[in-house]
Amino acid sequence: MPVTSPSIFRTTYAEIAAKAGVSRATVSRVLNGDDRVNTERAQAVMDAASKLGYRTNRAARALSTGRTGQIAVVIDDSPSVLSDPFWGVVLAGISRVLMANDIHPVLMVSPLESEDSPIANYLEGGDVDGAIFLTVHKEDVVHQLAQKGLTVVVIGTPTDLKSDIVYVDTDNRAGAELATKHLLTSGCKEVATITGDISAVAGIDRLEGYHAAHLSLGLEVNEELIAHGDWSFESAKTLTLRLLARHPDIDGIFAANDAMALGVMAAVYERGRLVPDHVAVVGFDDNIMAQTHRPGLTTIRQDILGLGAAAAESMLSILQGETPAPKILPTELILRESA
Amino acid sequence: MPVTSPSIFRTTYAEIAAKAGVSRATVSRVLNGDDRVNTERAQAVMDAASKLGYRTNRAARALSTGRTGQIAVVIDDSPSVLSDPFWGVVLAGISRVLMANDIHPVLMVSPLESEDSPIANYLEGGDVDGAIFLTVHKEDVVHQLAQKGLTVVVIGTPTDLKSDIVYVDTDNRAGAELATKHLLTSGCKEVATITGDISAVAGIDRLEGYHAAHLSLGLEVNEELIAHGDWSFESAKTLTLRLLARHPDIDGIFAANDAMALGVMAAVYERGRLVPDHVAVVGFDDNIMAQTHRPGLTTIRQDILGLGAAAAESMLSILQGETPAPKILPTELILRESA
DNA sequence: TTGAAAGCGATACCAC
DNA sequence: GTGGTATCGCTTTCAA
Repeated sequence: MPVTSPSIFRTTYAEIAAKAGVSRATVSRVLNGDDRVNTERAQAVMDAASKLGYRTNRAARALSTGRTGQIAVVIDDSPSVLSDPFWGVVLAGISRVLMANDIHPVLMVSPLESEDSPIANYLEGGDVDGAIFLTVHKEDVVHQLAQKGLTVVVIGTPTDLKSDIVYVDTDNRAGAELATKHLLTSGCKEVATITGDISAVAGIDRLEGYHAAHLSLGLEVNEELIAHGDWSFESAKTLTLRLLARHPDIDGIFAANDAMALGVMAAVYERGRLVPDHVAVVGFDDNIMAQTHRPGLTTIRQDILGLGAAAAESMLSILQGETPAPKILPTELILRESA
Repeated sequence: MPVTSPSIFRTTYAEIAAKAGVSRATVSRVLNGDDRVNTERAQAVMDAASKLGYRTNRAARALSTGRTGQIAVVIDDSPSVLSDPFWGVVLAGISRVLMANDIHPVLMVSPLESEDSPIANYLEGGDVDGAIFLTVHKEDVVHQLAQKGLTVVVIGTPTDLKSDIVYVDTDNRAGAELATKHLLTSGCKEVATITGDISAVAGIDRLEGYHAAHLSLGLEVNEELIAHGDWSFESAKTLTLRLLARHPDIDGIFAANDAMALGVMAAVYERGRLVPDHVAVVGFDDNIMAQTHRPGLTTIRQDILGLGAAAAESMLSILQGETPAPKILPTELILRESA
């Protein structure tokens, strides 16, 4: 299809070379920081380049070097994921690190269902140097891509730890333990939990933290106080209503994320009870909702920006030929009114 | 710097040509849907291509055609912007449309302060076919880029309407009018408003809607009931406390966005008053916070996904050589408990 | 230390 | 209809 041609003006090596009185090869050397070029000529090239407003043509470079200077950032296309403020911040973290290294993130919002989805297809195409996955609904797809030679970094711990996929994650277990301990040591006798999706490692780890807290305090876990949610406000609300009906003596609830914590609070209020007076609530994430809600949500803060940055750094590291270890970022208890 | 070379396997036209017994030119024709190729040979090429798992090399194509098949999506790098769930959804809208047209969004999270910021620099470099701006803190920068030949679409109405920059926006004025009218016609006598940033068109338009509602109902606007916020929870909370102190008879407040509406509610409660019993509150946006807050926030829903999609469509349209008109998307009143 | 020149892979013009 | 080939802009041997 015929289209308007790009009208942005471009300078090429040829022009710089002419102006500086050297060859294109030399221009290339200078502009790529090759030492062994005569200082004066190098200066002449620099001058000419800046005078002509030179900007490198990435397509040409990519064609020549085989590296695109682009990293795909893959995120699942589900409304709940995209409207989660979490991901915007992760993206920012990734972006900052990549941009600082002159690499551009290509966003792929994707169902990524099967291996031959357009995304998987594109990623195999070699038009990016690697891919950072923001959610891992389809871990096998990620594995397959990695096996085909795609450089991959995953945010969130993979289920299959034997695989040598590089990942970064928050210390979910420690965070959850922190949250639960806070409840248990601040007067709560019956602390329930609404878990996240237990098929995800984050869900499992946060549940383990709940157990660990009891254990370390010499307390028994009452399995009946564990309800399995799916990270959503609604699931938590429903489950909490049910929990409170069966166990009216519950006085503390750890929700595995903030959205669910809000659901918990909604349910508590609906039962005519107060937070934190009757039921203390702790969440996980510390997103804006935690701050703007009334009462303020006591929660576990993750370093979300750091998570994105760590993922990007791991990616760069792999591309340099290194083999970075998984990174697990620490968490922090943020005290507000809800517990 | 030495790096590992990309290990993804690539097929080229040469191999397809060999396998299909035709020339590379013919391969190109077939793969680009040129009709005038012998049907059998075309089929042979298709077969060979799929058998060899061919994927087009975008860098090569870009170098040859001058078009990259990439669109930059520029978003301001401020925590408040990035943690706003709004933008994730806009991104999704953009992404869906672009991907459907085999164009990839390159994310640029950017301060974009001055013209020579790395972003502006990159955008001028011609490595994208155009740029969609998600916030317009620096409108002049956008103009300058447009003048240099960059294809630009802006989400949000530009201040300078004389400029012929293509934009898409929500009908802020109508939405605000809807919100204010709802308050005025459901029993409120003294309806205040917390505006957004008045230096932004969205801020102005939503304030105008507030005026328009009064006007159309034959009511006077009391200028003292207008407080100028900055879109943030905190600003709204502070301003509301002040408003309520001076005008205890306020019984309705229209906040120019949801974050501020939550701030308003926080302030109302802090004053020991109830929503909606004493003060009804209406927001604008309908983001998750509106749904998960207690009481649920009555608000104006914008078609956020549609906004992103419209922007992407406008971009595609321009790239086809057309001159799309600005698009203004309708809003909808969502009734919940707060008003 | 420098330049000439051969690619990288796809496109498109020009002949046949 | 089809093939040959120059071309896009940069990188990178290879010689000098």
